[in-house]
Amino acid sequence: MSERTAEAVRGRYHHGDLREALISASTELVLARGAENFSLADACRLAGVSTAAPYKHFRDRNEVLEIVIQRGFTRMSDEGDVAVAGAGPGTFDAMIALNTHYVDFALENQSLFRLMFGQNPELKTVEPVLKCGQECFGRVVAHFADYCRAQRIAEDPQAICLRVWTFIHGLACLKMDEDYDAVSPGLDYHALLIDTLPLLLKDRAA
Amino acid sequence: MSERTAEAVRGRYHHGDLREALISASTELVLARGAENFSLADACRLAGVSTAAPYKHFRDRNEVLEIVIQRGFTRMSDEGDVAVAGAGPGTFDAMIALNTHYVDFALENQSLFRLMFGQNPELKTVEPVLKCGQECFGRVVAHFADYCRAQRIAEDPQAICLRVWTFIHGLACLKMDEDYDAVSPGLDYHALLIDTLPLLLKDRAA
DNA sequence: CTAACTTAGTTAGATGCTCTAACTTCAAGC
DNA sequence: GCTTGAAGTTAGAGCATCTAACTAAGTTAG
Repeated sequence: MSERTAEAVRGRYHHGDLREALISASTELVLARGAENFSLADACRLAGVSTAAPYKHFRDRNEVLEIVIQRGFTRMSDEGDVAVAGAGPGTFDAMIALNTHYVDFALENQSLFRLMFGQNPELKTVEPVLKCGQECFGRVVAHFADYCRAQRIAEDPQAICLRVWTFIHGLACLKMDEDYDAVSPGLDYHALLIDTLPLLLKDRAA
Repeated sequence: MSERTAEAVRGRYHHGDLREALISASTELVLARGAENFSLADACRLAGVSTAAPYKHFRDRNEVLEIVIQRGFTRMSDEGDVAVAGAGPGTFDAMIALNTHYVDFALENQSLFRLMFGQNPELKTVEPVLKCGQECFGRVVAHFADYCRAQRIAEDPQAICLRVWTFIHGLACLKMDEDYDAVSPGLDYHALLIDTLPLLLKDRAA
């Protein structure tokens, strides 16, 4: 079953794993052309099936996008963990690495990031997506907790995390949406991150 | 010409001011149901014309949305000026008022705010929208400059403005998109704003 | 004042999307 | 081998954007 490759499947009546094929085709299309230009019909053509086929596997078009969002959150978290591990958990460098990664992820996966946050608010109201976002946040808070413990910072890690997330999310959005470029061309957003992070961590050394 | 009211126009072959009617119908629809559920055909029905009529006044559907965005930026700026004037230009209170207004505007006009920032990136690439956003930013920087002058702060007002905007934009987005609620139910985002603003202004009193 | 032109509507229709209904193929279990 | 159900198919309804061709009404020139 699992050794049936895409090659072997081609030309058959039954696809083999259409569900996964549609999710990955949809992810590719969203990344390439943006969710606002996404059509499930295009994903079907990529997967080589008729435009009615998805409805054997998904409630509707939105369910596909909901799953794309969940995969996006999971991947972002995984990469964030790697970034922290590389910089050394509990260090200031880890905080830089984690937050830099957030911005980098947004810039490298703009259309996906937009979809994950607010582009289509309805998609975020369903339980699995909510849960996925919560889990993602939990993993970030854990890194902040490590930092607070190592640096003997008394303030609640989640409170610090929310303050920093707010800034970094704004940074990612404004850079991604080219609002900085419209208003202050050539702005060094990485420097803005590095300079502001200590203020938000209330780092004494700042 | 201008004394021809909507009443007087009803039933006539020529609408009178279809262009404005479609812009305001579209604005209403965006605010009510979100840009992701907007259809120009609905706006036509609201205005009482055929679905082909808009094409005498606009390039395409996107041009209507571009104008909705521009009006949104202008209104946001106007209201921001009023907020500052009320609190007293140059004061810390004015900074609070201006930034609080930004968040309030986002929350009270969620669908419009989303459209103004990133929901459909293509809409923001055209010249008039870019110019409108720049003008809006310029008016905000002017308020920061007043503050710096009055408080004898040496740092470049635009640099401070960019730092604060970044935070406040993140706050508006995360609150609007219910990301705070998913992750930290009942978070007092207004307190978060008030507490963090001094850190970002590098206010000595903080 | 009227004829010609222009502006701003109309209807009709091409094309494309989502989703449903009804049919068909194929794999698996008994 | 037969039956059954899962996973495809085609056909089509309903709605959207946008174009083309037509028409009504307002404007201007002679």
